[in-house]
Amino acid sequence: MPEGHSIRHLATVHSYGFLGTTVQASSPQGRFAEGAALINNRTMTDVTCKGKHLFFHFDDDIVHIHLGLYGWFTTRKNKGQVPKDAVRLRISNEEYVSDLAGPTACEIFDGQQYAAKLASLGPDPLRDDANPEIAWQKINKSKKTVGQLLMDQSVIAGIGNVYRAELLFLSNQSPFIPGKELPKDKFDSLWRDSVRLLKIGAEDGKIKTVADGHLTDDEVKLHGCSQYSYVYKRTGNPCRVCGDTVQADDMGGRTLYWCPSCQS
DNA sequence: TGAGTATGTTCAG
DNA sequence: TGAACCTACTCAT
Repeated sequence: MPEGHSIRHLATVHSYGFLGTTVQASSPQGRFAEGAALINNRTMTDVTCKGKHLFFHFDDDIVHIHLGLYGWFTTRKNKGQVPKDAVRLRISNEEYVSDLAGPTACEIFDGQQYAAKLASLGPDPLRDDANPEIAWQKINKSKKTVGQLLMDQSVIAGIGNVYRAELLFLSNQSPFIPGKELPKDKFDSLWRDSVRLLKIGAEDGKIKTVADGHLTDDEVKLHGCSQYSYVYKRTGNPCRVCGDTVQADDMGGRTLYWCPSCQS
């Protein structure tokens, strides 16, 4: 479930399991055989991430991973499990094994490529050094809609379709107005919520945006077992706050969910 | 069992 | 703007 929160979660998990240890690397699927050979039997010196991009550092050789739509990691105690054929990269040490399958990107970067990738991304709400003013300057000058801008990784890094829908709902903000017409206090509210919600999501890797008071009785009974949203994928259902019908529209090839009353 | 859908990005036209 | 990449899951048949 790769939005920024899950990448941060994965960085934490891999730091815990592999940082400072010598790792064995292989590519059962074969498409990352050269890269795996390059980092095999070397010490993982750092794990970093920004937005939806994850980096495993082996001194000056850096594995850049982007999960895309389908990619995922399976990380477990190392009991000698046989990897599936689809595993692009397996890293392991004596204690843990982690299998990566289906990523959009799994490649070796040098320091220059790493710096360029970081520079291409907007501020990441999960990073302490994030400067929201950079995002505001871009939004404030843009004719693109707020809904499009929130998904643009060069504006804010780490927000995807779920968080876009939920953040705009929480700020009672229409997705359809141009960025340059977005009031500053609305942007501040969006940024505050993105920091708050992404941090909650990063703690256990799940997206949690709905306050307990807005869940139905049935959902409260199941609380913790499922993921809930205010508007994401709730087309045709009543809004949890006002009761109006949640709508869906196509925006830039992605489905946008919104409440026409709360976000007018 | 097969169609449809999906939390993303890049590239060709 | 649409297709391609790549895999898991849900739902209808």
